[in-house]
Amino acid sequence: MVRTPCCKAELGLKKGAWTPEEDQKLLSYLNRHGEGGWRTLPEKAGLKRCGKSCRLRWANYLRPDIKRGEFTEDEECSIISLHALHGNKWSAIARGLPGRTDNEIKNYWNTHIKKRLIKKGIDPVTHKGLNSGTDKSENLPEKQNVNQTTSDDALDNDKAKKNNKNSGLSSARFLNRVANRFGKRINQSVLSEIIASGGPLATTSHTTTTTSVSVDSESDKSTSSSFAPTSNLLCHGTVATTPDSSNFDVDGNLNPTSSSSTFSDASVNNPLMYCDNFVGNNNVDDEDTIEFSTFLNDEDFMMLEESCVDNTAFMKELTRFLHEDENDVVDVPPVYERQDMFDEIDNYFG
DNA sequence: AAACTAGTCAACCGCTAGTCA
DNA sequence: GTGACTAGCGGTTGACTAGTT
Repeated sequence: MVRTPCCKAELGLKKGAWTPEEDQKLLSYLNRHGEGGWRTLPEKAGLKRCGKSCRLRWANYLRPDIKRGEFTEDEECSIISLHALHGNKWSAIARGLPGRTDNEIKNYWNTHIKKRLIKKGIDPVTHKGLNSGTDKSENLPEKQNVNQTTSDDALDNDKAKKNNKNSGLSSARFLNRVANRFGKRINQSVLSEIIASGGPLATTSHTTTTTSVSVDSESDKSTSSSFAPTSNLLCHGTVATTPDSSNFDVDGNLNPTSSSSTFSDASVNNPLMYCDNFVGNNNVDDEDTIEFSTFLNDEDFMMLEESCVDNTAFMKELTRFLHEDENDVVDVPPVYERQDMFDEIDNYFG
């Protein structure tokens, strides 16, 4: 099949930056006629641009719902966790960040986040430590040293401190507790409700103030905008380790992962926020390191994440736990003692 | 002050997938 | 079934800006 050219180049169509006049023409046309018909739009709107260019200008810049300005820390956190799940599927990531375009996120990833992860010794592709496993030092910029402390690092740490209101609690320990609590205190009925709900698409009308859950098609939950609040709830942070039951060693102990995780319950309007510095705490050797994903496979973990978003009971329980934990009144046995419980949970997903 | 360099981001390009006649 | 058309995606480019020499 001969591919038809997208633009009639011979007509001397304009390229490059858009002028305010062009924007105005496009806007007024779209206001009158709505989106669509991009191929014929330029001519009708009196623009010497190709339809593709018009669509892009609208999608990335002129659309009224576009949020501009700096990315917030929550958004940044969301991008990282969503990237861990979707990879370079920018449109899928963008669905989880209302008001942000795929292009903007892609640019932000490439210019900010990626570099910071690399600087911290985290592979932005695998989200694992660059130093762990195979030698991936080639991914590091020549002049950069993973361990060096720069002003940028200091900035990151400051930001993390601002977010981490309970700095005495490491993310590893915290997640260990949550994992235990999850198995011990969230009763099976609640859990089954979460699972049976099939995710936020079919659950209660519980809404959050931080994000709105809109319903996409049923077909692609992983990329639907319903994922949006997830990052506020269960943020993997830098972690994209493929969960695997083999994380239990022969003694039934959980093998530590290299996670430094972020956990925020902003979605329940609670200022309490556990958010380790996702880039500043690559404590690979932390014995206590564990996370939900350790005992759930990737798909199940995502499902749980999505489901939890709209499950008020779970959120309340979790919030209560966070408060108790903040006051250090939670007594949690080592996680390996609860493997039976995890097996039970696994059965629900089985 | 000028030249150079690096970072940022809007826009472009090439491609694929879906739809429809 | 085929081909034209359209929308959308991800990678790349290049103009612009800020910082440095």
